[in-house]
Amino acid sequence: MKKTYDPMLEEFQTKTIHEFSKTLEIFGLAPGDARLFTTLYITSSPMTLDDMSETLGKSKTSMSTGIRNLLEHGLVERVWIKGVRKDLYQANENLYHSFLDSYVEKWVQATNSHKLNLLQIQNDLKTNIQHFQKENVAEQANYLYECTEEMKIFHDRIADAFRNIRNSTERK
Amino acid sequence: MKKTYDPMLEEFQTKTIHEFSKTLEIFGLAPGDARLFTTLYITSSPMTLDDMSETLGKSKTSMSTGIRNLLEHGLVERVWIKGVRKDLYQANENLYHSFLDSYVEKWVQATNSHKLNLLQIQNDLKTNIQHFQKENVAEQANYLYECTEEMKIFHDRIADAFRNIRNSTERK
DNA sequence: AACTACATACAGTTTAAACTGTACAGAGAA
DNA sequence: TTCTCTGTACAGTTTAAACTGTATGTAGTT
Repeated sequence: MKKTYDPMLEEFQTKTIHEFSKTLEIFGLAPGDARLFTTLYITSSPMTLDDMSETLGKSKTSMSTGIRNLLEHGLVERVWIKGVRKDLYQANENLYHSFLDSYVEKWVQATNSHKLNLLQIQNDLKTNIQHFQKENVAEQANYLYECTEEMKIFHDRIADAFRNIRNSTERK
Repeated sequence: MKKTYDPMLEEFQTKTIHEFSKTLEIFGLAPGDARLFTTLYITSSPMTLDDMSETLGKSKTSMSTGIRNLLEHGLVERVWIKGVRKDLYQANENLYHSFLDSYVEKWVQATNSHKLNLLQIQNDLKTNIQHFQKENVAEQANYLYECTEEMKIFHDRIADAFRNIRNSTERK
């Protein structure tokens, strides 16, 4: 890696990092993690925790936890270079794939799990219908049930949309 | 509106609110705002700030700011009822539409604006190419340019995906 | 085995967000 | 106009998140 530095180039890099991080934050990535990821992304060679610490001006501990987050999301990978003792990390190859794989998958799973919980609630509501009638709240109970029904539909449509994104990714 | 209350029904309502709020949080809605919205959603009649305050056990001020957020997102609407002095609010009719309209639109706009900024950076990079050569950082500058190019592609694909969601909404 | 270099667990600190109560401005009613 | 009621601005407080420095366990080196 070249060790040459130019203030103007650095300015451009900072701007780029800032700009792209904003996009990643839309996906729910924490601002700090987004900056870390983008930094790795625009750096041509793998970085050590100390490199990142220096570049971002934050503690090594921050880098360690940040990297762990990114690893869990599958956005970053650990790299081995013969003779180098420190851990090396780099951003995953295909930006689009790794990102959508990570987030879309997470969303699909989340919506599914929430939908199952709603189903459970609906079942429990049905089971207790005589209780509600006795307590004279059958009308409200019924309204709640209708609401959960609409929520289920909402989940379905969201899940569909997410799956579409995922599938359109695979045809590449 | 019936004034009858039943602990068990209330339990179910709380559970439902909790569950659906989690889904809304995926979209970046703050946890408090998500709970507020869902509360409005499962309540059959419009609510005043005091109603919400009592139901959620938070201050009226919180409700006021929360409602403003939801209004800005187009998730909630103000309702007039003759003879009632207090402001009344209710969740928007079509859950799916109002939610996607709000968030997908926001995302599309955000990605577009970020992409324009990237274009600007690319232009500036090109303009200063002779400077980079003089400073012996042409290689890094070039690498940065390639990165921004990939970022642009990323933006395009994301924007496509969002537009698909939006369009599939409209055919309904 | 002893030594060195590294990543991370942990506790303490700083920073930012969420929330509350009071106080005020504006709309209606009298 | 005066009085009352309602929403919100603001300042202060509480709560949670982000971050840091030190300490420790572990793996590689001699």
